[in-house]
Amino acid sequence: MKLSERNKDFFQQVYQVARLIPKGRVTSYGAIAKYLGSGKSSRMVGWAMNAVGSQKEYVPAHRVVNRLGMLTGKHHFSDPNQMQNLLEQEGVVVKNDKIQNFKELFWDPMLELEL
DNA sequence: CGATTGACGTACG
DNA sequence: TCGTACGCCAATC
Repeated sequence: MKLSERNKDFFQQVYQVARLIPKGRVTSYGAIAKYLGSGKSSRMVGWAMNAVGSQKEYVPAHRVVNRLGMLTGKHHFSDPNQMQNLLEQEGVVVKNDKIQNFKELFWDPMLELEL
């Protein structure tokens, strides 16, 4: 089985995957959506991230960016600078709200979690 | 209850 | 190659 409980809500699955992202690595909304089976529902992944505040467990939303590696959702954090700051703490180079070397840092749940 | 929006991505011109 | 349109589905107005 891929995840502990894939019967749960779409949002829960998103959070699950987000927490599985290794330190210093990042992924995209589309990748998560695709992994969950709805490749075109990437918007829902973003929507789920908007609700991370409602979750009990902390979700490293800063490791989730769009497929361009841009920190599009940084503005939704407590502080816009927090997202970049957290990434830099993990060794990710962020420049102009964009992740450098994104291709190498990209963490694909479909590949890493195996399907 | 209908219309609009949204932390995205792909398709098409 | 760049710009625009549409899909996706839930939440908010």
